[in-house]
Amino acid sequence: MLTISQLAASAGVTVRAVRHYHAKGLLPEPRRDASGYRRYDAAAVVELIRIRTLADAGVPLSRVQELLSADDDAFAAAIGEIDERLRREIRERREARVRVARLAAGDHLALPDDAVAYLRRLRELGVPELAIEMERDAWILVAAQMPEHMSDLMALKRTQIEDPAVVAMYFELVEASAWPLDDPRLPALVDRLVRMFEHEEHATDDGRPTVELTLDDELVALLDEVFLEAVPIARRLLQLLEARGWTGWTDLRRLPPPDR
Amino acid sequence: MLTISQLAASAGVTVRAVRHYHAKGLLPEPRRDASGYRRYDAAAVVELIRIRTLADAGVPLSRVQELLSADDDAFAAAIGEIDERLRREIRERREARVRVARLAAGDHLALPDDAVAYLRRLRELGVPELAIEMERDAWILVAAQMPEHMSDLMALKRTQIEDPAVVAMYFELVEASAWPLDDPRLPALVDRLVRMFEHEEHATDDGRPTVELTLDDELVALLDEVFLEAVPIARRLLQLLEARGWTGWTDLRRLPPPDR
DNA sequence: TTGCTCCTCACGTCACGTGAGGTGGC
DNA sequence: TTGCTCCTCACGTCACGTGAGGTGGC
Repeated sequence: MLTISQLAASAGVTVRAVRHYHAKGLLPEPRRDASGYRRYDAAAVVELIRIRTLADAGVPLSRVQELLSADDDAFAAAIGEIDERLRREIRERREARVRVARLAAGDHLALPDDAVAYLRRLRELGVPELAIEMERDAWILVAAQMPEHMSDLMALKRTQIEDPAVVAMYFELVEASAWPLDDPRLPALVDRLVRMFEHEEHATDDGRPTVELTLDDELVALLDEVFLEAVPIARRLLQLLEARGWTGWTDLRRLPPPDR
Repeated sequence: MLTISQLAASAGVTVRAVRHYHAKGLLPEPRRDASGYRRYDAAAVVELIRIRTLADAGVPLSRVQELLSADDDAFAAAIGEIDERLRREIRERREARVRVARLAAGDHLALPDDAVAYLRRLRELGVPELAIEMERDAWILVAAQMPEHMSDLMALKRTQIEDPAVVAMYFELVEASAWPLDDPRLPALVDRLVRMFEHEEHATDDGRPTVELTLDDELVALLDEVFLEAVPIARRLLQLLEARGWTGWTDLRRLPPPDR
């Protein structure tokens, strides 16, 4: 009664797809006419539409084959799974729309929102763009390696950055980061840093609130490493600090025990 | 700074996918460490997340490559297309959910709603299940070959089926459809049919409203063919009708000009 | 020493798409 | 005769998955 193209059209599929279903054994081969053409009856239309309805719902053809011969209970259970997956795919696409829109808006998808807020605060405080870029790259690396720590770290950093003493030290370091390794101003800077550290120690003794957080060794090592790689002068700075009785880069500000 | 698995994790992809992007030239090969391992910086994280954001939105990798090097205008235009496609895919999945649910409910996806309603009405009128199945298969074939005519045809059929004279004739035919080709009751049935046709002619002359619709020749041929294939006795019936001065199967009821 | 990560081929998968080369009905 | 549909191989596509066989750091 129907030719292969009429059958295909009835389910909105290509002729090739129908032949594919024959080859896979999903749709039985119909009888042929005198010219060797396939001729289909109404049952083939119903079957093809069943196949397409499932395939359009993203069911793999191997699964479709199972389902076509499944009993009603097994079929109903499978329908539940299929519907769940469709809902998930819809959700994923909704999320993809949001992410693509954020990409187009130039948002930093490589950083969590609180890290983006932290960088924006640095910009407000007048930190030079070059330093912000270095910070950004450093935090991208931390986020990549230890995403589970980012939330705590950003809370810490955002509090620290509101402390004028910390900000002052930060600006000194930002300025110095562009210096050559043998810059004559370096020893004086290190002296000022040491005095700041000692002042902070006394402030802590006075009971003034300080931000403190216990960071595990692996995270401390990572933060040190990121700092050392991002700031060319950092390694020389650490040498001079060690000569004055301070060691370690203190994750990104923490005081080490004075080794005197 | 980052190993390949750390980089992959930062974008939620597999290590294999990252290598694939290198092979495709989407993501530049980074430097290697002493062991020949790839080492990535923050820029790689940003790039990989850009790639994944687009790939997750269903953009082919070849297109992603173009977009990564596109200017802002071209990028914005592409984002528009991507968003449109995502919305379409969401719509398609919503429709798939409905169709799968209808499949599970046992609905006849191979027939339009008005055809399903027509078959339900036949069942209400007491037409035997076997005859309904024959009708259903016939209409599935018509829907597959000429879906654009289904709406008009179903409107015609649903009106005809409410005419007692048509229903009476219909029941006679349903009963006869199971008879053997040489059944002795056949000539008497054909006589009754002819008298009905003639009565209908007079009713029409009286100005009684009759349902009429001009059907194109191709559709008439299709409907005849479907009837002849679906009902074994149909061909013999037509021979007997022709002997009594009636020809053609009249799409599915239409009177031919008496050839006398 | 063992387990884990890394490396490079290279073939497999999934659902068809796309010619290649030929035949049949109008 | 021409254009359209049909036929059967059989290779191509897309985005990786999945071993195969081997090396390097803890």
